[in-house]
Formats: sequence, C-alpha cells, structure tokens
Amino acid sequence: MTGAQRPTLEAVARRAGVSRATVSRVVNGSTTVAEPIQEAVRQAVAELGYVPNLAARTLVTQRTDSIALVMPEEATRVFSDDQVFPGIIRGAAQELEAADKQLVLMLAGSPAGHERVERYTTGRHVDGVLFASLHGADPLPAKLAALGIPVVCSGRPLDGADIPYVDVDQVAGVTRAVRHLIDGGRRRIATIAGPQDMVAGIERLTGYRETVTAAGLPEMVAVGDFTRESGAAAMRELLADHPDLDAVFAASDLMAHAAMRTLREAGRRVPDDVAVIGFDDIETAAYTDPPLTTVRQPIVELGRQGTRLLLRLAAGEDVEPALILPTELIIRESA
Amino acid sequence: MTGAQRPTLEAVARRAGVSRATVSRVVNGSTTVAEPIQEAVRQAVAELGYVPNLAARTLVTQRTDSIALVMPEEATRVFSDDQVFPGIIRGAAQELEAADKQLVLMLAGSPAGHERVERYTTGRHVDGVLFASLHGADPLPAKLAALGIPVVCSGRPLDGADIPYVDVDQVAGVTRAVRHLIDGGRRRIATIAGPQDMVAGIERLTGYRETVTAAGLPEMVAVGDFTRESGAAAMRELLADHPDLDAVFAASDLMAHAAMRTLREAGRRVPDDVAVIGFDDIETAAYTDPPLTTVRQPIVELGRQGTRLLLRLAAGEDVEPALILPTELIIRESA
DNA sequence: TTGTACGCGTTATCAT
DNA sequence: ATGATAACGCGTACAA
Repeated sequence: MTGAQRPTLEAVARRAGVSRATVSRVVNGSTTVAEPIQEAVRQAVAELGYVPNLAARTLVTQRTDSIALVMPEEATRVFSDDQVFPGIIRGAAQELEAADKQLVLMLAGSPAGHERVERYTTGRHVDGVLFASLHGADPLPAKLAALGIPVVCSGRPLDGADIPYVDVDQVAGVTRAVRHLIDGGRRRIATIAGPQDMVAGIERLTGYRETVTAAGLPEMVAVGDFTRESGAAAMRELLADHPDLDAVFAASDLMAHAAMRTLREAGRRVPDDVAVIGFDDIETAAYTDPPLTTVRQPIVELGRQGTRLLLRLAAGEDVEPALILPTELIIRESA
Repeated sequence: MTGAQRPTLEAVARRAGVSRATVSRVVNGSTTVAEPIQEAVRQAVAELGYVPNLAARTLVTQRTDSIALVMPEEATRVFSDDQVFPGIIRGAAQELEAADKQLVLMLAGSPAGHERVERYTTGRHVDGVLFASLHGADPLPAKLAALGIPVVCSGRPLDGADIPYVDVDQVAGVTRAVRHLIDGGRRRIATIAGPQDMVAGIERLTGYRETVTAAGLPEMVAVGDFTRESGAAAMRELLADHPDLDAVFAASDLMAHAAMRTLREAGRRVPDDVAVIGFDDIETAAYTDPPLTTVRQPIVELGRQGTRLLLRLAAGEDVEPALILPTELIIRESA
C-alpha cells in the first residue's frame, strides 16, 4: 500500500471549498482568515492528513529550516568516549527542536568529507552552519560568512576570522586547576597538552604556562591529542624527562585517565606522589581510581548557546562576537 | 558582500550558449551530450560557481537525498559516555557520505519530540528512516512502513512488526560470557539486566537465564537501565539478596564498571571474590581497575549495515528481513 | 477577508 | 544530440 498520492494544498482547498491561498494562510498561521473558514480548512487538513511539502516551501521562501552541524571526524577521536562532541550534538538538537528546525550532521574528517561539507553548505542547502572545534586554520567558516551564510564556531577560529563563536574560558579554567596544585604544595607541575592545531589545545597550554611561570615554577610539557593513548605516551615521556615531577595537569580527562594509569604502572601513587588534574569532567572522571579532579566545562550548554547564536544570526539579528561560558573546578581525590 | 544571487541553471545555460535542459543533462551526468558541449557547460559551471538547488530538484524528483536517524533521547543516557549511540551515528554518517546523502539527526525523547519526528518523517521529508534502539513497542516504524517509507531498525522491533532490522547476536554473546564464568569455576552467577522495555535489555537477560539454567545454576537478577548509577544500585541489591554470589554479568559496560566499584566498596576483590563481565566493550573498559572482560559488539558496523540496508530499501531493492552481526568475548582481567 | 496569477529552479517529456 | 515546455507544490503580491 505505497505511493498513495500525498494530498497537496490544492486538494485541501477543494475539500474545504476555498482557494489554495486561503489554505496556505491557515497553515502558516495568518490571522487574516475568518474563524469559520479556518475551522473548515483545519478539518480538511486533518481529514486528508495534509503535510506541507518542504521542498516546495523552501523553493519559494528560500529557507530550508535546517542547519548543519559540522564536526571534524578523526576516525578515532570524535566518537570515542570523549563526550565533547556528543554533548554538542545534544545541545544543538535540543535548541533546534525548540525552534522546529532540523539538524543535519556532517563529518568533515577526510579531505573528501571536507569538500563535501563545502559543497553542501555553500550551496545554501541549510540556513546556517555550526562548526564544532576545527583543526588548524580552516578557511571554510570565513568563506561561508563571506557568502552571507550564517556561521558560528564552537571555539575561537584559529585564523582570526571575524566569526561569532562560543567557547568556555579555557585559560581561567586551567589557571584555577594549576593554582589548586600550587596551593596544595606542588612545585614540579607538568602538563600533558592537547593538540596544538586546535584552539582548545593551544589555550589550555597557554593557561598552564602563564600560571606556572607567574609562580616562578618550571615548565614541563608533553603534547598529546586528547586521546588516552596519547596521554599514556606523554606521561611516559614526562616521567623520563622529569622523574621528579609531583603533579600533572592534563588537557583532557581521557589523557588524565591514561596518565594516572601510567603513573601507577611506574610505581607512583596518585595523589600522594603525583597529583593529577584533568579537563572536561566526562562521566568516567567520577569513576576513575582515584576519582579525577578536573575542570568541568558545560559542554551541552555550549552546543545550545552556539545554536541559539546561530539561529539569531539566521534571523537577521546582530549578535555579540563571542560568548564565553565559565568552567568549574571539580575537586575529587586525584589532586 | 552578501546575497549575491546564486547562479541558476538558466544562467549557466546562457553563459555556455546552450539550453537549460542540456546543462541539466551535463550536471546529472547524462552521456548523450556531445563532448565539446559538455566541456563548455562544465566551464560555465565552474566560472559561475553553480550549485544545484536541492529544493527544486527534490520538488521534481521526489527524492530528498537525506535520511533521518532517530534516537531515543533520555536526557541522561544517549549522550553519556555510552558509546552505542555515537557509534551508530558514526557508522551511519560514513555510509551516507559514500552515498552522497545527508544525515538528519532527530532525538525522540520527549512526547513532543516523538510527535515531531512523526510529523517530519511521515511528511516524506526524508528518503528513509533508521531507528536506533527504541523503547517499548513504538508503533512509528510500522506506521511509516505502511506509508511506504523505507524503514530499518537497529535492534529487533519489540512489537513484532515486520520491519527489516540489524542487530548483534545478543543471546550468543551473553551465552559465551556466562559460559566463560562457569568454565572459570563460578557457580553463583548473578546478572545486572538492562531495561526490560528495550530489546537489548530483554535479550541479554534471556541469554543469561538460558545459560545458567542449562547449567543447573540459580538465577539472580537485578534490573538496571544501562547507566552507571543504576548499575551501582543493582549491585548493592544483589549483594544484599545474595551475599554469596561469586560472579556478575552486567548487560552494559557502564553498569559493570559501577558494579566493580560497588563490589570493592563492599570489600570484595575482583576477580578473586567476584568475577565481572560487561557488554559493549566501550573504550573505558580497557582502563577500568581491573580491566573489564566484556562482550564486544561492532557498534559502528551496526550503524553502517543498517544504513546500507536502508539505502537499498530506498533504492527499491528487496532486502533480507534481518541482519545479525556477531559479538566477541574480550577477555581482560575482571573475569 | 478572500481569490487570481505568477514565480521559485529543477527534471522530464516531447519534438526536432 | 539538443531545445522548448510542462509539471513539481507552495507563498505572496496584487486585485477584488
């Protein structure tokens, strides 16, 4: 029982004994239609099970009622148990639901994928584009903005493009974490930094550097890419280079988790010998051994606010150039 | 520098000195166009930066080139560090990318959300719908199928509807896990079951029951909802009811993780006093203390295969009624 | 307040 | 092989 012709505006009009235009008005909530007629139309709509054809509507209104969420897809990272990207998806979905718009999810990992995203978004097939933290200085956001397409980034764009963005106050969060270590008497504080082609990686390292330097303490840095594997490798590197370290700030909880395990394997006790602090506050953080002290970022809220900003932009409003959300230091037992 | 009119087929045609129809043919890869003309058209397309208007195309072709991925959204579950849903998203995205189609993500948690999904999908705004594991006996898949809309479920539909689905062999996976416990000499094997309104929860419990019963062992069951919190509560319940248990099979890694912690807090050693096995093999499983023995399910592959099935269905092919993927017992140190 | 008529950009059906 | 031309379903000036 397939292809039963979908009813069109025309069919509803016939049924209700009015013109297409009137039906269109009722469907779109115009107030200039007499009440009894509205009622008749609504009845016909219900009887026929009429649903507007979005393609036709888009063709004339030039709106698609959908926005794209673009995420970098490193095969291994985006959907490991890192909760950052899922959190952003969820926040965006919530906000779009309220606005009755669709979420088109695009992964832009491979060059082919990136090309595809570019084709799709520049083709104006969406009303706006929300970029989740990109790698390097991707020129696409600026390109879209130049085309007049609403764009918002999650995380400050690295190429300095003048694109509205939402982010958490990375430096402040890291500063609080490192201060906490210092206040706890730690003096040889290392860091496992995030990837230096992502703004979150860069800023968290900056926060570390500024804070230890201001305290007159030495810098000890190893670089990872936010994953557990990289965290373990970085921790081994730090232990080899600085066997006397007494604390580690890791730029992600996953790296912190792996670092704790590596420390234990090396015979160091956490936090007695080495204190560890992470960043993110993923759910697992409360279940590590010992439970992880970490900097919580409101990741779902980031997705929501970014989407809200985008919707306002798409509605033609002026928006603030940046929206910075606060972080919170969650003190558990690892530091 | 905004709204610069997008070039249309008409503009390209003028530029290339041919008709709209010819440009359309070239753009859509028809072979019946003379080579030199093809070249001229392609040049014009490139110069003008022409991109087809999808709405116009959809209007006439009746295809949208997008499919919907519908997920239940329990505020807490879908995007916690459970990797099931992100994994399905990723698999679907990969497969759709290859097919050059878009992924429209819809969360159907609230009644309002569910209603929205229904409106959108029945409105034929997508070429097909992939449902991620649903709660209870949702009538929507069957309703869509009755409308002739291609539908595939991830996980067997609970209402017995005749919808094609993909799933892993839950019972076989659980059986292997419980057997492993029995082979290791365990005789008082409890389970922390998943929610009994989801097919994965039901089947994993079935697998447990069948296996322990076949071995002449007693059943000890507590029910959770796949989350850590519920796992901890269930473990406490089991300890209270059956203090002499010597093994636990948990229907998710998150619950297994929490169970291990609860066991330790109760003074039981894992695996010496109580062996623990989970289900999923999320990344964290390798990093728990001790590392978790678990049943791995190929979750990304599930998303891929489901999407592939859906695409074939949308292409008018006949497809097999079900596709069952194998699981694998990953033996680590908890059992 | 309601209806008429046009146009949105594309593909498909015919002729040629 | 190519070009007119008619849909596709809707929103909206404009007319009544």
